[in-house]
This record gives sequence, C-alpha cells and structure tokens, in this order.
Amino acid sequence: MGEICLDNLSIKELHETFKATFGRETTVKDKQWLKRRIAMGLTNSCDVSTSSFIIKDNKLVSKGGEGSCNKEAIEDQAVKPVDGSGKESSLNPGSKMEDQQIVSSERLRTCSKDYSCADEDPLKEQRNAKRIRKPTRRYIEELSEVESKEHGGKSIASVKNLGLGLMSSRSNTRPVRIASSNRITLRLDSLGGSGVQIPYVSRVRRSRPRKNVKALMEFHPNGIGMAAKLVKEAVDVHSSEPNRESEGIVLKAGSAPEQIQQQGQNMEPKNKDPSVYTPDDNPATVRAVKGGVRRKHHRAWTLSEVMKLVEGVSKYGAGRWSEIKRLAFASYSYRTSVDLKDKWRNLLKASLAQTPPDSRMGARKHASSVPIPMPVLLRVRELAEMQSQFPPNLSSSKLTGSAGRNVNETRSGYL
DNA sequence: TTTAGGG
DNA sequence: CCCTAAA
Repeated sequence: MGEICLDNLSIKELHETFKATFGRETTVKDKQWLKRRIAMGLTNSCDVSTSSFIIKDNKLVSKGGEGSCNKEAIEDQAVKPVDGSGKESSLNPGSKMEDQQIVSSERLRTCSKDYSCADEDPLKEQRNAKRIRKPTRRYIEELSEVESKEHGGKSIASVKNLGLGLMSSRSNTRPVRIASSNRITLRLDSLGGSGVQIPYVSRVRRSRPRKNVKALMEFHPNGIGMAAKLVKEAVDVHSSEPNRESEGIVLKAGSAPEQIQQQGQNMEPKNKDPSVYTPDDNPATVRAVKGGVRRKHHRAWTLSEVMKLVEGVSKYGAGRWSEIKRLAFASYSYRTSVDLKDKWRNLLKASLAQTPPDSRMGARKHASSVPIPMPVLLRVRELAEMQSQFPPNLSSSKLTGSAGRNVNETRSGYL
C-alpha cells in the first residue's frame, strides 16, 4: 500500500516520470529512490482532494478517499543514507544530479549529518570543495516552484509595513506574498504610471526587450517612449542578472540547482506551513515604465501540476478555469486560469496525437519538455471526450467525473 | 472578469 | 506565453 504503483515502470520510464515531475533529469539508477522521489513529487500535493493518482503500468488509477499520502515514502527518504544496503552506489538523491564527481565525499557527510537535512549540508560542503559549476538559470527557475498548497491570502497584509505605496497603482495588485525566511518577494504590476519595482531581491526577469514596439510607438512623439525604454532596460540589466535566486534558499549556494529542487522535495509534510516559500509569482512580468512588459518566465509544467489540472478538469469541468484555478491551484500563484486553459489545450492536443508514428526519426528532438505519462494523456482524452458529451452540469459539477468514474482506458491498445 | 481562440 | 474579442 505504501508504495505507489510505480513498480512496474522501468528505470527508463521512471526517469522520464521523474523528469516530468521535477523538471530535471536524474542519473540516479536506483529504482527505489526514483520511485520514492516521484511518489513524493506526485503526492506532495496531497490535497488533490478526492483522488490521488496512481500510475500503474499504463493505467492511471485514481485512488479514492483515504488520505493516502505515502508518508512512508518521505520517511524512507530521510533514512536513505543507510549505506549498508548494497545499492548505495546510487544513493545520491538530489545531491548534484549529473555530478557524480563529488559524490563520494558528499555521501559520507550525508550520513553523519542529521537525516532531515541530509541533502542540504552536503551540498554546502561539496560546493565549497569543488563545485564551481555555472548556475544554469533555467533549472533554478523552473524548479523553484514548490508545490506547497493552500495558504490563504492571509500573507498579504503586512506588506504595507514596507512602505510600498505603489502597489496601489493597479487597484488589483496581485496578491503579494511573503516568502518564508523573512524574505519578501513581491511583484507590483504597475502598468500605469509609477511602475517602480522594489528590488528587494532584485529578481527582475531578464529577457529580450521584445516587442514593446506598440507601446513605444504611442509615446514616441515626445521621445518619452524611448526614454522609458532605456530606463527599463537599464533597470533590467542591473537587477536581472542575478537570476531569481528566489527565497533565500540559494543563499550561499553559488547556484546549485539541486538545492532548490531539494527544498521542494524534502519539505516534510509537517513543515508545510504556508510560510515556507510561497511559490509566489514574481518571476513573472516586471514592468518598468510604460510598456516594459516582459513575458512571464517560462515555467515548465511539472507532472504534478499537470495532474492537478487534469483532476481539476475532471471535477469542475473543462472550461471552468477560474474555478480550477481557485480550488485546485490555489497554491500556485503563477499559473493563471488562462495558463490552465492553454495547458489543457496542449494536453488535449498531445493526448490526441498520442503515440502517432514516432518512426525512425530522431523521435525526441526536443524531448526536453517533460514527457507526459501516457496514463495521464489517456485520462485527458477521456475527459475531453466525455465532457464534450455531457456539458458540465453546474449542479453536479463536483460530482462529475471524479466520483465514481473509472478510468477505462478504452482499448487504446497502444503501448 | 472570465472564456475561448488565434498568434 | 501573450493578446483580444465576447460574454
């Protein structure tokens, strides 16, 4: 019971799932470890209410009721440092993924240190030791999202103490959240005038100025547009380079993506208090003066997010994005209802195109994007198919789907 | 404001 | 992801 049914997956599949879940690859070859890891990644979102997904072979079964949150998996993880086992060689959890170089030394530390933070300390150590490796911004950003859930908008208040009067610029200031460790991160969308940003953590996103052309054009007459742009860029350059070392987690770490990753996974259930790193928005758009709207940083969808989305759709119906956003995605500050919609659209497309030919061609050209587990795709297709038939009944929306429906993966002999 | 679609 | 038309 404890173990999720990932057992039937091959190492390769586990790797894929792992990547899909955490957005990064892993070289760990230990099946057990992978399973635990994935299990956590998937269930750490225990509140997915009604059902937790279980992947079994190619079937996706929803396990109803019981708060089956595999605490076990997590505990196990903590105890993993048991080198006694013969498979120690593969025991390098979130350590450094591809860097098996420092492995040994780190492993030792892992043992001596407190289990709970086994993954963390070693990192610091090894980092000083040899690691110089470049940050790899992408990972940091994408993994930084912690799937912590539910934390009402309670954290919004205190922000005022910071003397940020500008957040009012847009009556609808996106809920500002306070990140765990005394670190405050906020994002003001001041599209209107002020557009000043508080570089508390100077996490401005950098990217190409892109086409603010339109905006610029309008102000051009006064040359202000240009000025604005320049300013914007300037700000950008200055505050951006330090990629978003989000929450003071990366602190001393030169960058090691692993750390972020860690935090997400290791976070023990009990420590889940809302204050722990709020997956706040910020990486999002930042505006400087008029029209410095950068694209939101691309957030790779993790498997768990996808699953939440799928479940959300199954419960509230496709199209009720705002609902799904509020309920199933309450914790993900980024991911707007529109994002959900878009993602669903993509999932749908993927599910329909499922396993077409793949023939000899270099199949996975851009395999970089998380491969979505077949089961999930099947579910997506099912839901779409089904929902198109029975337009979501507002009355029984909650009962629709999730309740008693089975996952009849319709023959789909594929794979 | 939220949806649906096109870009 | 962004943007926009509709609702």
